[in-house]
Amino acid sequence: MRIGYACVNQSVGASASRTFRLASYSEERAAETIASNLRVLREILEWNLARGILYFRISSGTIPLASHPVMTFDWKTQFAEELREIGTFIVESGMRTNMHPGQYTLINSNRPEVVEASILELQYHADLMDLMGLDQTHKIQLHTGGVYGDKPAATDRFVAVYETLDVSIRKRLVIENEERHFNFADNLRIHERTGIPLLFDTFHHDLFNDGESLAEALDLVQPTWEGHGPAMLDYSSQDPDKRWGAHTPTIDLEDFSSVLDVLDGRDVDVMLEIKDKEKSALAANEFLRERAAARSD
DNA sequence: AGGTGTCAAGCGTCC
DNA sequence: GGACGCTTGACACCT
Repeated sequence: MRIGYACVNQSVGASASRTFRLASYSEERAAETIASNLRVLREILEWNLARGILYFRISSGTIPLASHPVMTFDWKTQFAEELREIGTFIVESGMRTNMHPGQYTLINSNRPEVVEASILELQYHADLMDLMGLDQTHKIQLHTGGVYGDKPAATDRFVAVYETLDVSIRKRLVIENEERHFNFADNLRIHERTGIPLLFDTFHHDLFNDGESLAEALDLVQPTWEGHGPAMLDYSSQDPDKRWGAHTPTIDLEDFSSVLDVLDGRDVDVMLEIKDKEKSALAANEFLRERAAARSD
């Protein structure tokens, strides 16, 4: 089991997702920012490897404004070598990565221009991972999308658009259950129609489900990953001081332990969606080591 | 140097 | 019809 964290490392003292305003775009500005982001990305990955963290979510902001029409700078050619080197490092280190486009990426929108922009955004994500030379076990995770008052119709639109996507996107795309609109059971129906693997979010499943236990859901998740590597899980827990659904500021090891009990013997990689990032990932790894040691006694 | 308003983009909820 | 949360920082601009 690989433990990971998302996008930001608060220890290395630099960001791998620096950006700039649309108004200040220039090819020079883009080149500088991308060069900086890739340097820091490499630094974070090395920091992770040195500490046994082998799963990481690469920021969607690595190439700022990548899918925006303003972006005329040919980053794919200009940074081909750097991207390839980072990808080689990832593969040779036995690491796994994913990416997670944000709330504006909606392939089931009923506005065609939103779908169009979303497809361009997905293509950017796929291109970035392809240029790194990462195989299809490295994923792009997406929430299924909006409901628009009619979930069956929204589901049909998702499936219809999914089937038109370039294979470079389809081989990487996975869908994640969330806490309000498309839950695990909803996504399972989409899997049955498309074969898309199901990225399982344990916290969202707690908050919104059709009555399946964690174990029951995981039994159904696992086979959707055939040929795509170990199942990816997102893990978090409730922040006791914040609104419903808010992610905890730091890992709750008691809660984590109860999830681990269900995960035992399953081939999964676990992404922590927790505010303090690498700090909780280190704590989780340490907890796993102690747990394994206690059992071998 | 430090504070603050704003940033490419959508949807759903609440009022 | 408008503000806000998502998730969150980082930039641009002002003092």
